Amino acid sequence: MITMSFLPVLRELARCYQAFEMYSAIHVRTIDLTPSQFDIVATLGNTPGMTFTQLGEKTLITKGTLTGVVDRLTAKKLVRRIASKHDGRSQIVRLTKKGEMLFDKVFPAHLSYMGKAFAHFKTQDYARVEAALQELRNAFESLEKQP
Amino acid sequence: MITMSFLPVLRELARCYQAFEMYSAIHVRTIDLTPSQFDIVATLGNTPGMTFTQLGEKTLITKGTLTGVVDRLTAKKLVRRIASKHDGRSQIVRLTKKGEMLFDKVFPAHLSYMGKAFAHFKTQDYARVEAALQELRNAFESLEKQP
DNA sequence: TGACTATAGTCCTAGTTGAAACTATAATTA
DNA sequence: TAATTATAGTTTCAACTAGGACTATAGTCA
Repeated sequence: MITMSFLPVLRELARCYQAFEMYSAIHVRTIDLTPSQFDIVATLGNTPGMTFTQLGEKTLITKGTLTGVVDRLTAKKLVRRIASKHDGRSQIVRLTKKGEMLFDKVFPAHLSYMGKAFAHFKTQDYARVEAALQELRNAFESLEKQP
Repeated sequence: MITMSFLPVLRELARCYQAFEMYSAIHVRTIDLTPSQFDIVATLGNTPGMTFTQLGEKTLITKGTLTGVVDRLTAKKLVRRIASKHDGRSQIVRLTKKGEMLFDKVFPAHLSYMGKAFAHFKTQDYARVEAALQELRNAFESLEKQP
């Protein structure tokens, strides 16, 4: 017989993530961006741009998806692709002036909105929750993945 | 100036959830089901079936999505819709014989696969991680949602 | 140098996603 | 009872999703 003691943890992880996504999306929708699009704009803000690979690592969006998201942000004139000087295969994705203006306007508002959820968190609360999440993530990542 | 102390927690939550999804999907793919489809089969296993609404609450899949997922499981002859006797609007989704056989075969294997990730977890580890997740979820859910 | 091998993005596909509009049935209330 | 309101699923839509095949360029090594 298998224990299954971990099932409540997994259920709670899914619910927690879902609650975060829902809460965040309520604000993001008001700026006429999808969560993924906002994620890209937020990641590129205050940077000289980055490659698709770097963007994917930061945002956890896979390359195939990224092409489409960047396409739609390009259509909105919020980002543009610049060919890399060092690597003929690479493209730099960078905020346009319009994208920077949007970032400057919207990112602080989003931080403030998200911060409301943590109003009663103290320094050690952040540390405790973060440690628990790291412990859990480590459980999944530290195995050779054999189905 | 906004603190932003919560950003590492949010990043870690996203990474943790992603790691869980990836790890789980490696096994689920081997049974020729998508993660959502597996979720439905796992939820219906050892039950007399449930309505779309109940299924959606358990699996966190919204009703619009659920219609499509159940359609594809029906095409695979793993579930079927049964009109509710009590409510003319309701449908009961239930595993077929084939669906039950699949459940009996793959669910224990999936539990065993997932359990490997928790090999070194002790009783109090589950409790600690679950409590941290609940605390975090509560932060998002306990607010009136005003963008 | 030439032949592998790896990496960067794009394209393609089947499927999932949430929101909103829609249909049908149920419950409420005037 | 009739009108109103709520609920259960379906449909539609634009977008996201992962995976894998594909093209082009880079790096390696014989």
